[in-house]
Amino acid sequence: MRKQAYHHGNLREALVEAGLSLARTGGPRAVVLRAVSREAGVSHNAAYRHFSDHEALVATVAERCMENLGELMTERLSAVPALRPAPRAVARLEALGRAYVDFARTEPGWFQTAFSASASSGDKRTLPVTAPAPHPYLLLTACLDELVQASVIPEERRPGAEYAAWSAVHGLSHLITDGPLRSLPEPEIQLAVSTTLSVISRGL
Amino acid sequence: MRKQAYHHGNLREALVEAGLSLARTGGPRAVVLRAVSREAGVSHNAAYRHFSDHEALVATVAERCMENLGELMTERLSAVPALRPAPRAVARLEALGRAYVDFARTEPGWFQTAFSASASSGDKRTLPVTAPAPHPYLLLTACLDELVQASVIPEERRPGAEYAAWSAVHGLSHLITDGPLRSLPEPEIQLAVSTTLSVISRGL
DNA sequence: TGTACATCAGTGAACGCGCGTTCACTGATGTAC
DNA sequence: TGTACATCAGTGAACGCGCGTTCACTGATGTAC
Repeated sequence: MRKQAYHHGNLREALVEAGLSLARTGGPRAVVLRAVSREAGVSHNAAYRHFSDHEALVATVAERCMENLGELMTERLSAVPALRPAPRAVARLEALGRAYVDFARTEPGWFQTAFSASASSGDKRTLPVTAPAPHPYLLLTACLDELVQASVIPEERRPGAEYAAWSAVHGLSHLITDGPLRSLPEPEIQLAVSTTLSVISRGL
Repeated sequence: MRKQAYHHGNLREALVEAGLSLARTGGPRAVVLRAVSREAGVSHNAAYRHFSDHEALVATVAERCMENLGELMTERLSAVPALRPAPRAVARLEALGRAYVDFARTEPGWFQTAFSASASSGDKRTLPVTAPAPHPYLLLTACLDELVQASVIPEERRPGAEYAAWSAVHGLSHLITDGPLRSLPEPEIQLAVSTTLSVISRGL
């Protein structure tokens, strides 16, 4: 921790952190430039020293949300026990799906922010200093490749499989988190999750 | 058409229509009370004669978007040729899925609005004067019941099936319309759509 | 080691904007007699 | 049929709000000599 006085030391990171905190509770719309600066304890135009404008700030926060999702998925993936190739690959795909849904349910604000439209534009002034967590999409495609290699999925069914798997899990997350299924009773939600996951693995 | 002068005649409907027009281009966030009134050619507080507040207006517009989706689905459903029960039920499920995705792609603003969070609250002052188009969810469950009756889906797999089917189609729509897959080239999108639909029907 | 000075990171005040909502109003409509 | 009047649907002005952005500034930092 550097001097707290005039020069903050690491305001950029502090702003992103504040943005994450606001997004966590209020989703992407809560990541307001003035509110973020307020949360970071800094005057509201200091942010312009670190981000070209409001959009760049939000985009950076959104990226971090996506990384958080990737982290949870990676964790869950590595927790899958070492079985023989075929059942292991199946278990890994399911773990990935469950991680996705769990993230959306426990951190709906971050989930929403990660997928808020203007994401992916990013800030031109960012230097990627540490390797970010792998993007969820890459984890999925790798997992599907495993399934092919373990002969669980016939090779001719591999093309497009990532779209189907992602769609199902993403739609489920969206419907029970944000959408019309958001007030379903818990056991019904469990049914929805398990049915969706098994339809995917059977369908592939 | 009544007198255009002072009393509008049917301002409520005109406001909803204006809201739909704005939502079509700009999504739910474009359904701004002042903008809607402007579009309807009326002073911006006239809306309070017909809606208790801004939220009620948006909710009504959102409901209409959902009805529009239901209408397209109904149309497509009735265009499925009369085959023998089993293949017909399968064809109807696919028609339903395609209608959903097509709606999202051709009317992204309406699609987004239909699923914008505060929907379903509705306006307390509304009298349901004409029977609305059947809700998409009902069309789906009916279709799945057909599949069970035609012995395409074993009865023990019926519970929860609607969640899996809806999730996949909804997630696909969201990803290619609003989400990270929004700038996929057209043939890749086609692949995503057909793969997802076939994974669902195979998985069920 | 000491000092002058350029650079940088923050401040405070102000801008213009569009929003939702409320107020007292006014013009049109329709009903009772 | 005519008229008085209550009711209703719209108007226009104003409110307070929080926003993103810009401006000229000032205090701290670090480097050249």
